[in-house]
Order: sequence, then structure tokens, then C-alpha cells
Amino acid sequence: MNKIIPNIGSERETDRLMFSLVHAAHELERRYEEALSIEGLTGPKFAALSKLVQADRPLGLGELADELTCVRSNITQLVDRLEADGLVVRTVDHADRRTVRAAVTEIGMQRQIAGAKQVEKFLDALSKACSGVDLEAFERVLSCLQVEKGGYR
Amino acid sequence: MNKIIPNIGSERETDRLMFSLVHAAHELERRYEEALSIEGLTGPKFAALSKLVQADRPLGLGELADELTCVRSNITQLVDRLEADGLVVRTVDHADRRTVRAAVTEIGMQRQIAGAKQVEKFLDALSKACSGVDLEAFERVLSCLQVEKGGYR
DNA sequence: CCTGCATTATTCATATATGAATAAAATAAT
DNA sequence: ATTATTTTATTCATATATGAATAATGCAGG
Repeated sequence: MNKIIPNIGSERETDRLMFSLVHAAHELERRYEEALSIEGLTGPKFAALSKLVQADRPLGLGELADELTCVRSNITQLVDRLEADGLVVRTVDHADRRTVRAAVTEIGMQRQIAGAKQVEKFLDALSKACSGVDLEAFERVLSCLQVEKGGYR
Repeated sequence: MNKIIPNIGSERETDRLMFSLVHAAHELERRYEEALSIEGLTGPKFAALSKLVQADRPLGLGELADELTCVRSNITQLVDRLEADGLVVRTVDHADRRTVRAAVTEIGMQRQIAGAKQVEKFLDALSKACSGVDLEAFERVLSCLQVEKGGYR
């Protein structure tokens, strides 16, 4: 997604709310990526590894694209990079010779665990900072923005 | 920024809060870009145009990079595309022959106005949906996340 | 069995982002 | 004044994202 959203000198409180929300999200994403970079991972790489580890079987690239809600060509490239890193290998599907599956390697598995630890640490810190926050109020704000709630799988 | 953030099957409320916040921000950005696309603009293109119109003078590419908080090479490319669209032109600075300035064209000015109208419309709709929302509570959530408040200029 | 349609992944073109290396020009230091 | 440093933009390599076009395979209907 694009980083650049200018503040169009708006006056309304709700406009500032939107800018603040987007800004906060970018800041969180930045820290999340920062945490993963300790283990030489990026957000997309970790996401793909995590899906593969969770699935506990080689996933077809189409499946992976669906899981990560992005287009297939994106996954082709991501798996190229993961393969170059030695974290996954492409395997053929003998039942359907069109499908290519991504299988996580031993190193990939270890790397996913290491990444998850960093994410855990990051979330722990966030959790501590947020103890006692009014989550109900936050949910109300999100629902006002008409963004689907719980859109994450 | 990267779109892919997997939900690591976390249980804590605060983790879900973070995922929801990031998800909400992406959704807002998506709609913002959608609004701009009506006028053939993208977020970054509109942001650059807006800065140039606000400044009311040709800006050096370095200045523009600072304003949009991104690296210079990014602006080089963005101005390439804006120039290809006929929305800005590069001008030389006779005082300092290193600096290249981006000057918004007549078409660029009109396009910025058209884009701003779409953004306005988008924000209006959002504002209506948010009438009566507890902004105080929202600010408290953001401060818990230890994200700088009002970080937008 | 072929033929046409659907599905799979890849390639290509493009947009956005970063950062390192480079080139050109201005400025500071000796 | 010449040298060294800083500042400017660009180029290059890379990562991430999209979508259109392509190629290979599978499948359904005749």
C-alpha cells in the first residue's frame, strides 16, 4: 500500500481521526517489520512461511495467494525469493501437473519459529502498553468507519 | 507498505486490536485510492501535486522528498511519471544548478482540484458515518499504542 | 477422441518503495 | 587556489504489489 497520504488541511475532527488511524497503522507495521528484520525476514516472507507451517503440508501457489489475499503473480515472485533464501522449495504435484506447491524447508521452519518469537515479543510490549485500554470504544470507532470488523482470518 | 499481515492465531484482545487497526487503515487507504482513481490519480501522485499546489512555487525534488517523507530516488521516479502524465514539468534552478524543481502545469493544477474534490467527497461520507463517535476514546487507544499523535503535517 | 473451456503458474509491464553507488555542482578548509 | 567535503539528483538493484497476456494442463461435451 502507499505510504503517502497528505493532510489536505482539513478541519473536521473525523478527518484527523482517519489520518491518525492510518498513521498509527503505518507505525505499527513499521515496528512489526523491524521486529522481523532481526531474523532476516520481511512481513510477506513471514506471512507465507507461517501459512505453510500452519497448514503442515505443501500448499499450491494458488492456495497461498488466496490465504494471503493477493494475486498469484505476487506469490510466484515471493516464492522465488523464499526459494532463493532456502526457506521453501517448489514441489510438483503428480496428481495435477499444473499445480506447483511450496514446501517449507527445515531452515524455513526454524526461521518461522524465530520470526514468530520476535512478533510475540513485539505484541507483548504492545499488550503491556495497552493494558486497561477501552477496547469497546475502539470497536465503536471502527464500526463507524464502516470497516468490516474481524476481517482477519 | 506491505499488505500481508497474518493473524498468528493470537488470543489477547490487544493483539486483535492491532490487527483490526491495521486492517481498518488498509481499507480506508483502499477507498481513498479508489476515489482518486476516478480522476486518474493515485495516492502518491495526488500527494505530490497537492504539495506543489500548496507551495505555490516549483519545489526542489529534495524538498518534495522531505515533505512526503520518502527517499529522493522515489521522488525522481514519481516526478518521471507525473511528467509523463503532463501534470508537472522539471525546471532548472539558475541559482544552484544541482537542484531540479518540479513545477505543476495548468493541467496538473486542474487535476489536483479534481482529485481534492473526490477526496472531499470521500471524507464527507466518512464524516457522516462517524457523527457522534467518541473521539476521546479513540485518542486514548492511539496513545496506548505509543504512536506519536498528530504526526501529520 | 477431439474440441473448447477452465484452471494453473509464469512472464511481462507497470507503480511504488528503499538504499547504495554515482555524477555533478556548490562550499569549506587548508 | 586547489583540495576535500557536502549536497543535489539520478541510476541501479531489489522488494513488494497489481493486472494483462501467455503456456501448460485438466476436464466436459459432443
